[in-house]
Amino acid sequence: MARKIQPTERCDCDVIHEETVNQVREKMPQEETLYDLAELFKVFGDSTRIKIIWALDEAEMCVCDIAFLLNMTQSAISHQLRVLKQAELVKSRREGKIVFYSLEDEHVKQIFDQGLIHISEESK
Amino acid sequence: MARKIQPTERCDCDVIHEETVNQVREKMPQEETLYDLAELFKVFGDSTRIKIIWALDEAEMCVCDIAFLLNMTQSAISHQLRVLKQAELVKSRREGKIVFYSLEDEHVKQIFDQGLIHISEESK
DNA sequence: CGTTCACTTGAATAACTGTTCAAGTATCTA
DNA sequence: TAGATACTTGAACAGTTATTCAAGTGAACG
Repeated sequence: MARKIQPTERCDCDVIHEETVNQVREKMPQEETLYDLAELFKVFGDSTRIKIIWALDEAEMCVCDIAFLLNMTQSAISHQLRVLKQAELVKSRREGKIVFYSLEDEHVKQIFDQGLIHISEESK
Repeated sequence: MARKIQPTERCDCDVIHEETVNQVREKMPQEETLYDLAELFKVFGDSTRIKIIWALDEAEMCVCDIAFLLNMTQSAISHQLRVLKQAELVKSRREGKIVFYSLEDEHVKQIFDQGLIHISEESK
């Protein structure tokens, strides 16, 4: 039976590659930075939110419009817009009864587009 | 009590913004494309996988090295490497007993970096 | 061969997440 | 003020997912 390797325990392999691992460890960004980065991508990692982001890049829209466009309930859209807003990916402005949403900055589209480039290359 | 709006039903707001919504709908990418894009970002949306990606951008490493670096079990790392491999983000080569992993292409780093730019601007 | 090492895999579990439903708030209009 | 519209919110539910555990490969080596 294979020897069980505890998380903190080093296997022979680690010892062999000690130099490399130590160098990588030193360069490693803060735990929090990588966590935040994962949180950001997590927000992009839902097709409803991806569709909303795509739509808002095309035009500023109200909740009702988005719901109709994506064939979903206002409630579902509203919940997702809240997630997007907390991640500072979208912003909103109220005009009477209607709340208009739009992308927070041009930069959001760049992340989106980088992803698109990857999946288009993948299918080659 | 508020009138319940069914997904397929249009509210007054939709009618008002009919032009905009229709234009956006016409431009909309294929359902599948946006789904695939969400799936890609979903893979980036986990801090363990983000750490692995970051590490592999620094150096080619074996499962054991990554496990030691991130203070996790080989099994957990192996499971995540499988996800990354299926998404075509990493590749592997065997050298005797040891399996080395590395990033699939330089492009993966670009998605990663775009995300980093966003979170560094967020904290301003 | 049998053992060891490096890694993989499947099942189980706990934690998380997206949508729905019902009820709420905010704004406008008659 | 009363009702309608646009949207938000909290709880509940179902589906997903990351890690652990135990058992399994495949390669090297005596």
